Amino acid sequence: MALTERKLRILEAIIRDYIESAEPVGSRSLSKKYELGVSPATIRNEMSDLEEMGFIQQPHTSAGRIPSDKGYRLYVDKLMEIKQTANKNRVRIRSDILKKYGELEQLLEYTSRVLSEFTQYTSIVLAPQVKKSRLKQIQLARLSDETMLAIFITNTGLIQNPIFKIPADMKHEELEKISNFLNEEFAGSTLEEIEVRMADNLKKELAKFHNTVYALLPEMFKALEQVSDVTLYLSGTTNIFNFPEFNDLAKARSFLNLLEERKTISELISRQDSDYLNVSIGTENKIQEAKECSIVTTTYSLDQQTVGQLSIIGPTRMDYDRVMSVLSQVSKMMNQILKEQ
Amino acid sequence: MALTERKLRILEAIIRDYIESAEPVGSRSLSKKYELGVSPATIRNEMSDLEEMGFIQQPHTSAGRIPSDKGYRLYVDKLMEIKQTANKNRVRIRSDILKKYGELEQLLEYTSRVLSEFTQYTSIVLAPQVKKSRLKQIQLARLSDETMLAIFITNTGLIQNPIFKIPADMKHEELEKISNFLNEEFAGSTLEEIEVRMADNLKKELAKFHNTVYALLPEMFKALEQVSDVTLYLSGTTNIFNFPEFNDLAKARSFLNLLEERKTISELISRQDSDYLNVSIGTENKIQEAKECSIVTTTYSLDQQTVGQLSIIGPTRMDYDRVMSVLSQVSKMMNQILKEQ
DNA sequence: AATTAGCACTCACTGTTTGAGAGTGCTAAC
DNA sequence: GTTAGCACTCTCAAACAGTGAGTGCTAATT
Repeated sequence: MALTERKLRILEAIIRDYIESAEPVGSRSLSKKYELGVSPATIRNEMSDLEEMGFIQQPHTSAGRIPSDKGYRLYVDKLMEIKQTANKNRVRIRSDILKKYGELEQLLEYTSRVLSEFTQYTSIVLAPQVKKSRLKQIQLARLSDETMLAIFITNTGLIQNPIFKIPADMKHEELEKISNFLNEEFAGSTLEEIEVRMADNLKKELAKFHNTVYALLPEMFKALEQVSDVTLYLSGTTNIFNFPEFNDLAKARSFLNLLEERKTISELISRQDSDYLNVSIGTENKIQEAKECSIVTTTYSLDQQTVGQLSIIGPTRMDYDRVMSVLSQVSKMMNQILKEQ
Repeated sequence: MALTERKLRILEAIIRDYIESAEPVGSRSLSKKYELGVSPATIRNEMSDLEEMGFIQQPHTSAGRIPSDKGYRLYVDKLMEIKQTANKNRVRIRSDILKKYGELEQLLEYTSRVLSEFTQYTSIVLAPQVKKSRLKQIQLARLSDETMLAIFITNTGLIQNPIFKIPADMKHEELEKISNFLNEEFAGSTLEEIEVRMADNLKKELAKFHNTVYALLPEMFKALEQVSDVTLYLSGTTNIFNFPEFNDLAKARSFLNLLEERKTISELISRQDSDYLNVSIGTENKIQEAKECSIVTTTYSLDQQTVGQLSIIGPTRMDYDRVMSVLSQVSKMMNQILKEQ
């Protein structure tokens, strides 16, 4: 069966209406509300076809139709056009974020908040991946007789301070020497590059330092990598209560449970490198508990390198136009802000 | 009317039963389940008295009784004895926390998780207050032409890295000099002490440095104070769904909303200095949305100084015995771990 | 005087019934 | 190919009755 122009228009109307109302859409109300130029009976016939093709479905025999995941997919890929958020809003987003900008963490947290407030869904912001950041500066500082603090500052504004044990007999000057050496050697490199160099020829050069340093280095970089790979900022989790499809306690609970574990979240928002908007609809999600949700994800970059992600999660009945528009704008702004730094 | 021994025993039985079952307790089931040595009719009379005194109440005429906030208060203050969690559990808590100990942040996050898992309620862990910490070390590092990073390390293990603008013409050596000066001058002091000294005689000594340093210092310490005063770790927020009193969407929502804003949380868990267990029951809470919750709070300390807080929040029908026992043990352990550092 | 048995009464809760409303699919007419 | 008409389906909300747990009161018992 062919997807005629008229079928597409009807499908679009159904999806628009359902996104707005959350109620199954009937033929009569459809013909009244939208100028389709045909009678309810005709719409019924078309709807019957659309159902057969899998784009819409009936909750029960005598109800209207609701879009299926396949329907939303078609809508997102072909029918929808991303609205340009009105200029006023755009400016407001911009200055809102800038106003609060201090450290990276605050920027991320605030971005997350802005995203959830603007979309009214739940937002997830992933901090820059350390792997892809360049080390800007390394500092070592003694904390106590047996511990030292390593400070890593990256080009993304990420600051990490892992703590390590060191031998009590290591002198202050020695620490400083090592610190200088590390800076000369590694500043400007990514972790990936460092790994390669570590495996290579570095061993000899390190030999001139205290033995433990050599043992410590891999540990240091590993710690750096691990800690921040899971750093994320959530906002608007309770917005889920605004949606009738989660009016069921079990569903609301399952959604919130999903978000309570970092591990599940990062499974959900699998790292992506493409810098365009990625949409995962309902059953396209791998995790069982998210089969009634849609997730829209985009990235933000620094130096042409994708470093982190911005996501919105909500019901499959999501206002894709708006969400995608807000996400793409906020992403552009983050790119700019990070560049300005 | 006097609170006879028998009345107290009946009240205790009612509270115990209600904490367990969440169902209004009737006279007949009470006499069957507990060995009170009197008939249901007698219990009814006593219950009627207890209600008149305000310790219990009826949801409606023909239902059993449930404890009032006043009843819980009496129970917590007079009737209850804090159970000693079985030794096995105690050891498990201990090694669990220690195993994960790396940085302070991880310790706090993990403590929060352990608390919520052991109690099955929601836990809130407040990071050490900077005001009460002693500065251990200060480091300044240039980030770019116009920005520098200040690193503050406190005796509580707290590390903060605020970023500041500095004049482009400030030289590396100058920064190092200032850094050394600050360390000599302030290491070992609390922020409160520093404030006093700043107001005092410090101006002259600072004069020998670059002018901007003088302007920067107050800002630096203020930033330090502000940021971390609101740092908190939440865990087990969705446990609320396990309790029938929150089976109502509106109530669950209002509870979760309460926890989404840091500001409300810190209002809820107002800073306290007494190092013993503090219990706030239902209407004793100032915030409207928490009038059906109870909050148990204790503190943890370093060097005889209370620095942070541990809280459990749940329904007023809370297993106070268990919660207080777990909290007091975890608090002791944190004290020990912080000391060992 | 305190306790208890007996009894009428109350009220939430559950399951059933009923009617209304929205929507469909089919058939026959346009 | 499109549409009007109609019987049919299914959810939802309101009304209703029966059940059970619990109470308060009274009178008998210890």
